Amino acid sequence: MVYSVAMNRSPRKEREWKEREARILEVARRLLREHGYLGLKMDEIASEMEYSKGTIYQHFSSKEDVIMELAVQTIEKRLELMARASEYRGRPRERVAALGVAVELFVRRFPDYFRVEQIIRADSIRDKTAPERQERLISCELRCMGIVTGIVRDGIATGDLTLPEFLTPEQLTFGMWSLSFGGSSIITTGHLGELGVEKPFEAIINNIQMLLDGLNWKPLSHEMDYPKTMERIAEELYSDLLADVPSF
Amino acid sequence: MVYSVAMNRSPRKEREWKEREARILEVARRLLREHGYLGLKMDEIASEMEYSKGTIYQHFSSKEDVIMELAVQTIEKRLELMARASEYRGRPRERVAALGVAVELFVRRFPDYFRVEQIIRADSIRDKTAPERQERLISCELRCMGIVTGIVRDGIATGDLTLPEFLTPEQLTFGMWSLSFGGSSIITTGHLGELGVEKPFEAIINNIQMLLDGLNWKPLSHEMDYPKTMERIAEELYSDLLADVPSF
DNA sequence: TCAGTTTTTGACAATCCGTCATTTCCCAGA
DNA sequence: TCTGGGAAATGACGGATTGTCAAAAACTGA
Repeated sequence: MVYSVAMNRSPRKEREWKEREARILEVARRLLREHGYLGLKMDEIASEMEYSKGTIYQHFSSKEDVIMELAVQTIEKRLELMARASEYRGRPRERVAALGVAVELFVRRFPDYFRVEQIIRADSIRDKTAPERQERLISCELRCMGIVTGIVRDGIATGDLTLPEFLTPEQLTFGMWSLSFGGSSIITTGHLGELGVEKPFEAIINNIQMLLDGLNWKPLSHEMDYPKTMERIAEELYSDLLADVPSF
Repeated sequence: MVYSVAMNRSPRKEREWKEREARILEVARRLLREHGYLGLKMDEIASEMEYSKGTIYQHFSSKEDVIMELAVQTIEKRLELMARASEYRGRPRERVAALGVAVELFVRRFPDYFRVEQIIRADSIRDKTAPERQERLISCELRCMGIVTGIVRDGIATGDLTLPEFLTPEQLTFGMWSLSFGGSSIITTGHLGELGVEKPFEAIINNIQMLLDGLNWKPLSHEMDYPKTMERIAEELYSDLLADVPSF
């Protein structure tokens, strides 16, 4: 982005500007999904939009900058789903289950979003992007962590959970995050069938359940029908997304 | 690689060929570490080696092919560390702990190796590489999984572990793999300090311990001093690597 | 209508990948 | 030591893509 901040634009221009930026990202995401990172070309974005390349470069300083903004959108999208989950009324561990639904739904319903997150995390694209975007990304990640850590603390507060002294709430959050992110990564890029892993999404959920059982977070998984709970949560909170997810 | 297979070379030539290939990969890895995926240039590899680019292309068909071979080396290296761990004499869960040591050591001692693995997993580089290399990669991954799954089955066989009907040995392996891979990914590319996560490597280990506790895998974490065990394992099996790992 | 300003454009320089005709090197045999 | 043919190395080149910028077009308010 060259100097959009310093410019004075009429409201109409401003709106058009934002609309175009949205369309750029829309097209970029589709191309990224179809052709991957290496196959994403600025010229192609431009021609698909029927604009010239120079115009794209008024919005974003580089190809990596486009990807970075897509990543910000990604985390914001997930944040939105997680926020819904965190407001579910139930015992803290049920709300963790709701988070599980949110994250799984996110990966399955928006695979191209998730893909962007992986790309960002794999290579040092960050350096080539506007610092303002980097800060937005970190801020989003902070809020994501905050939601989970908040629920963990709730669990502690209500007495359902007592963490051992060697594990902080942040570290437990980090554990669930790792399991979820790592699992999704392996799923979306691997050949898990050949490795003998069936139903990998269920596996992620169940591993998290076992982890929480290990921490003795009440109610334990055998004291409550969590699969049922999660089905209910999915219908209750995310019915708008469910139709588009295969076999959910 | 153009036609190296069909050629008939003298033993000396053959040796030189292999040595050069090793040097290519060595240089490539260093450049990858220093400049990232985008900053890795075939011309630079060539000039650093004091060879011409064409020669590099006699060994590898594309830049992605170089990366792919680095990835194969990566998994082979980890496989080697894991194989050592799997031969540790002790109860199955202790051997899982040994695996934990292996994997953590791997990520910390060879961060650039791990980085390659991430790159491979993030983007569709695979398509542009020699199928023979892809098969070697999958074969290595299979053996890695096999080692872990084998220990899980040992645990079941000895009666230390009884898996719930909703979790197969492969799924548990997948869970630990996810936790470890995801955690390492987030560590090596994130800014975890700002997110309030202290000692992330310990956190990974502890989360896995809680997971195994949740499955009631004997001896439970409070029935045995696993940290001590792991220290012993590190000294016993990996003393050759320990010196180079900061704060281990 | 018109001059001044903003926005858009696409030609262009720069960079890098992968190819291949040419040159250089190697070695066996005379 | 010389020589000829095949193997290996070279680097100029074509093609593709990124990012820039001077010029053209579009817009604005008077």
